[in-house]
Amino acid sequence: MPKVSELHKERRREEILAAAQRCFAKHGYEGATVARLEEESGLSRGAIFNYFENKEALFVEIAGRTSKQVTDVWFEHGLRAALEEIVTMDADWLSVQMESTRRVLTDPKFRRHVEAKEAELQAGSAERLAKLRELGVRDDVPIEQAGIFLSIVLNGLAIRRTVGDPLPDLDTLVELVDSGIGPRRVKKSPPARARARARDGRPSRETPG
Amino acid sequence: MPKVSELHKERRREEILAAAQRCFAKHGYEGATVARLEEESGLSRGAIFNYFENKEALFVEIAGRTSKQVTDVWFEHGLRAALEEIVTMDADWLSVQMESTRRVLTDPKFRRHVEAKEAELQAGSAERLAKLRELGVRDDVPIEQAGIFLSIVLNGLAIRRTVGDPLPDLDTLVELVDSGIGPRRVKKSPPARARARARDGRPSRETPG
Amino acid sequence: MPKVSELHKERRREEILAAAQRCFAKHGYEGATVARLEEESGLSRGAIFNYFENKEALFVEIAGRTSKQVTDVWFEHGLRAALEEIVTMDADWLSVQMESTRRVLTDPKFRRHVEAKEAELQAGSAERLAKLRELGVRDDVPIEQAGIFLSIVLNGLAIRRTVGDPLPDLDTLVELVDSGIGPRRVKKSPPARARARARDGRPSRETPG
Amino acid sequence: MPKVSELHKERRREEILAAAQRCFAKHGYEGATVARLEEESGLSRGAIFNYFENKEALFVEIAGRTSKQVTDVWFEHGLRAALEEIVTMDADWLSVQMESTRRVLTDPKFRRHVEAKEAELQAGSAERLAKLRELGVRDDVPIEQAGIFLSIVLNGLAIRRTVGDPLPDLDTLVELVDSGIGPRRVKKSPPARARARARDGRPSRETPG
DNA sequence: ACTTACGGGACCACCCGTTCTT
DNA sequence: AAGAACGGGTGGTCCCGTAAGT
Repeated sequence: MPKVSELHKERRREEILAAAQRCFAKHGYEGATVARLEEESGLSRGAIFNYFENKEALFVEIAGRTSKQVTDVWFEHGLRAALEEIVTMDADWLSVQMESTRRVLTDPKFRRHVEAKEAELQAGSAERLAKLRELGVRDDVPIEQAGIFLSIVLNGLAIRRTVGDPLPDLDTLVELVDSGIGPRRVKKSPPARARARARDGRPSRETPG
Repeated sequence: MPKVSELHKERRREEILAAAQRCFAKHGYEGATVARLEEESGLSRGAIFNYFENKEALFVEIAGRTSKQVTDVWFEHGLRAALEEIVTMDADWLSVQMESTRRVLTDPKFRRHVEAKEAELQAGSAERLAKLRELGVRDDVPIEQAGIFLSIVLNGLAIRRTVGDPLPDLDTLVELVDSGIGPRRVKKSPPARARARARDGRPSRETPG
Repeated sequence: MPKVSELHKERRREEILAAAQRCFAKHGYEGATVARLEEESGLSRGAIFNYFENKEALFVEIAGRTSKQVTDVWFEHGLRAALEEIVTMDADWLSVQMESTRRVLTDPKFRRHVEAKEAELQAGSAERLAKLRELGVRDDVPIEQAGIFLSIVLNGLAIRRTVGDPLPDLDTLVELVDSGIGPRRVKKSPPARARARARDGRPSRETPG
Repeated sequence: MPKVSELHKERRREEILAAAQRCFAKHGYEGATVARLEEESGLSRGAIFNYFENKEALFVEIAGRTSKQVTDVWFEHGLRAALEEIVTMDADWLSVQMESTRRVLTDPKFRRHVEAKEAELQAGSAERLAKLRELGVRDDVPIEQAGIFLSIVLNGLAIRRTVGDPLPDLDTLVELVDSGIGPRRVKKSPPARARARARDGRPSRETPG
């Protein structure tokens, strides 16, 4: 007979995870000492290590539980939504993602851990590309290249957000991704672009010559 | 009268820096213990700390001496060259850059150090934007937004390179940055022109209706 | 709810302090390495630094908690009692006092620390001098000078004790402090009176022509 | 054929010793790092360790060459002169003496070193006591006790000087040592005391009732 | 004679995880 | 279940002394 309810236990776990996420975001993995985890969570070692085997496990859970989030949004709701997601989402989350990628590079143990998890989550880049084509991507270029380009933009925006640099106006960003940064010379076919914009939920806007 | 020639000293310094760079890239800042720095450089503490006050100073020098490199290339030789730089440059270098940005986020002391250095190196984002306009960026959109967009792409590509994901074809990437991923509606031989543009990184372009 | 009782904690603290005092006395501040503190106390770093922030704090506490002890005895119970205190007290204590004065001289940080503490403990050298006058000190000499003389004797005796030189007979010492070492010119049974005086540390005395 | 004269060598040695003495006085033995010795002397390791085997040897030489100085003055020129010596002598010297006694207590190797040297210098405490009696010390008290008393005063004054506490007026101090701090009740025999004072070179002074 | 690079030992502080207690 | 004491490993830094070189 447990002293506390299952619910309480689950809550504690989440509390700890949330506090740890803030810590990892603020101080980095190594900087997030157990003392700081205690402080941030208001709990003590005994509590923390009761729910998680060690600091590593805590980090793995945090890094893993949200890893695919952005690309999911992208494929389900389009580029605009994905960019919005990045801009509005919890900054801590992004920091932890960055911390995670760094640790993948430097810590072999952690890398193995993540790779195992990745494998099971991957499954189906083919569908993703198909989806991409559906979304109206130009077809004079290999579709994978377009995918890479978009993921580059996503990553780049995420980094920008993480480091605190000024963020772009999303409407403009979508416009640029959509039709490039090359100089405007021709005034034709605004409707087509307008359609594209509308698709991403952007308020219609006119491109002056 | 020093014991060894000035040349030898300079060489040693560079040896140590190179070894440290490899270490920081491989293990991260915290993971690059002094023991590993010794091992990687084949020198002893006494030697290393004869040239650098402490580990921090070693890192700062490495991070600082290359920090502005890519954007410089960008502004001097155009986007294409900058992307090429990212794709072909030493992978360790990119890792250290990433490590550096992470430390800026988490280590307040390091942040202050970097910010101080940035301040003196900044001087003139105005010129940069002017340069950007010269390079033929579309003017129906705020020029800063275009700048942000490009730096997003640069960052995104760097991350991609760092984490080892498959890299895009540069010609195609430039084409996409230049004219967007929106669906093609004009049938005028874009591939040929795209190739030409990609080759010299020139942004001149006609946007079809 | 602490793991152990308050009593246990207090005991541990005292154990550590006692062990540290022995260490500091035996090896000096720098010689009292943490390894030796561990060895002497039978505890580990974890234990020791759980009770004290660092080695410095440990030393400050030891030095501080007994610093005013002798002069207090002096003013409350007279010279004889103070001398007795010095002669009979724990030799380690004296060594630590000496170590402390030395560190005040050489370590600026420690000096500041001590001076701050002194300031709050001082409060009233005037009263002390008044007390001194009460105790029956000769008044043909500035009272401060008498105070200085007595503290010189105290310090000198302490040093003698510390370095292990043969100690004086206290009765005789009191007699000498009281009536000086100048040649006796009066034949009135001074020994008897001297003995009586020495016994209660009373300064009353007749100076024969 | 030496490059430099014997004189030069000797000078260098003395320079180093003087600088080291300042260092040891200012920072203590452990605090006087070789780097500081270099700085203070303006010479480099190579030079210093060319003249002295190691830091220890340097300290031993400094501590040893002046150790008996004060008591010599005392026996040759009397108490007053000895006290004066202490008050006016180089403060660094006193600090080093203190440092030396401390190291005798804590460093077994150093203790052995010093003890060996002491042995050869001791020789003849008997004569010293005889001398003391000659100087006119009261004889109703064991002469050794008087000797101890005086050395206590000497030590105490030295400590006082070392730590920077306000020093006593020497005339008064001699008077107190000579005739004690007990209250004045009798107005007799100033001539006798005056003689004693004169012996120490003190300006004659009257003791009021 | 003197400088400087360098080797390598040691110390304090920190930190993670365990154990004991409540 | 949770809190705190505690063990013990390790990291960066400092520092002494040596040796290579001028």
